[in-house]
Amino acid sequence: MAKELNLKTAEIEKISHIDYFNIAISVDCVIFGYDNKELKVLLIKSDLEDFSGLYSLLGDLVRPDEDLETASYRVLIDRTGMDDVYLEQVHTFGSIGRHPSGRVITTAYYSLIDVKHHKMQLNHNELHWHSVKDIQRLAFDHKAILDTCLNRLRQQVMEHPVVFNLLPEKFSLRELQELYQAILDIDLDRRNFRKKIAIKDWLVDLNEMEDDVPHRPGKLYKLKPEFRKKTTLQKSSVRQADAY
Amino acid sequence: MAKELNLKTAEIEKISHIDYFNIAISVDCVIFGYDNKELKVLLIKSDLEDFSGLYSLLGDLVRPDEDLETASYRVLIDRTGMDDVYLEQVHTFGSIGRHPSGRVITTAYYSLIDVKHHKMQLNHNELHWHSVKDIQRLAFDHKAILDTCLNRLRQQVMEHPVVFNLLPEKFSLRELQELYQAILDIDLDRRNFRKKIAIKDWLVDLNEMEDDVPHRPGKLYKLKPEFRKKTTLQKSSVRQADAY
DNA sequence: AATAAATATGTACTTATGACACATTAATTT
DNA sequence: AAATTAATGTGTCATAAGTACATATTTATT
Repeated sequence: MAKELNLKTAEIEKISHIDYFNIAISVDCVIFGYDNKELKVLLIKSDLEDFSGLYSLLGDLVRPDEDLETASYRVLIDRTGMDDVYLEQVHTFGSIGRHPSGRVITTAYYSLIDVKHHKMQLNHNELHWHSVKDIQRLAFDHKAILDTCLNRLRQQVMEHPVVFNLLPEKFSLRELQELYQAILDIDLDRRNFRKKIAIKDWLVDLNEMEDDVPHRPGKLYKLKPEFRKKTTLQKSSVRQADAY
Repeated sequence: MAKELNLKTAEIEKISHIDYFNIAISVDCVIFGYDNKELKVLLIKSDLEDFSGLYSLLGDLVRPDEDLETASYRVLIDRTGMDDVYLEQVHTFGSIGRHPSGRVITTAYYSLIDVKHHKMQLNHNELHWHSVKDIQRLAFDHKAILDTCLNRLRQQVMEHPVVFNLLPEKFSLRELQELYQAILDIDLDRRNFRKKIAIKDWLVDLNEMEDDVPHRPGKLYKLKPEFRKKTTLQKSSVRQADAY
């Protein structure tokens, strides 16, 4: 290895034009959704020969003139047509051999979107929701990325009011509990779950009832506005997607 | 922005030789130490004109043929002469304007080392330990990186047996408590602290006593070997440092 | 031998967690 | 219209964890 590589960050000058340091950087989004009492993730069929038949996460190269978060937000908008989504950086994967076409380091984000609320036209033929539980293999190291993001989501879930981004604005406590159960892949006691949620004081009782259930309807709640947290991005900083 | 940038990751071919995608990748290490009842961090005086007089974290560019973790491990070995250290990835910082010399995305790691155990020859004149509490400003966005890593360390501390990497192998409960207090920047009740540590069942009573204290000596403990966790790296995968 | 300073330990109170059962409501069936 | 079904909604008790707090003991020092 050449001596001149051994620089401090501070010594780099106009590094972005030195050809030698050519590592590509991408973002990959683990886009979680919730439907039919199952946690879903949005995947695309890999068209890379090495991974024929396998699905992969949605990602793109980071452009030289956009922030990391902007890049992942752009991927989201491109692929789902949705803005105003929850987005959180999780981990950066940089193994040498992780991409067959060359050196690509990728920063993984997970995002939570309400599958039903926006009528999401999926901007690609091969874009589909998959049940997280059923996923065995993915292209590249994307299974590891998915697992890491799922673990992070599970960590967050009982501590922070994030999962509400997977639900419509109004929801019943049953729906909320089913969502927790889907994410954590465990059964929860109804009474203890309600107690826990009540203590957190995240919810407003809307004094409305469900009207689309074939049984006794439950009360509807919504998240208190002060707990709503999506992305820290300004919308204006996200460039509109190029057409596909 | 050129249309051809709008590729899926899967479509990239030999990306590492396309000049256009020139974003540099670095790692920055928040190297924590513990001395004199204070949490310290290893910093270097920035020699970049924009930040004259300011200190910065230790980092380096990632080489095209090394993993991210390998790169940060290399920085550690280069700067401290120590291997077998605890190392954990925290976050990747990729704002456009974060580096004055060009586009550099950096992945931040924190590491924990026992300042006293190895007799660390610091491999640079301008390399010094600083009290974390006293740090007001750093070069680049390094203050934000430090804060993020400190928060992560604080999160980990009560859950996982990581802080033992900051202590010598044998330590008293008083030393351990002082360390927790330094990291969390709060006072802890001695009796409750000991109860909590006892419950975790992390420690082995060595049936030895301190012998260097000017008061009643306390019992010495060490971490149970099964909880020792440093880096997942194989040593052989880390190239030796170039000489300075 | 007395003193000072730290170690070592236990109890009572409060709060959180986990297991568990019954009355109520609304839709559906008879 | 009455009975049935299936869900909602709520409370108690036992156990575990967290918090506040005081006294006896040990060693070094005076």
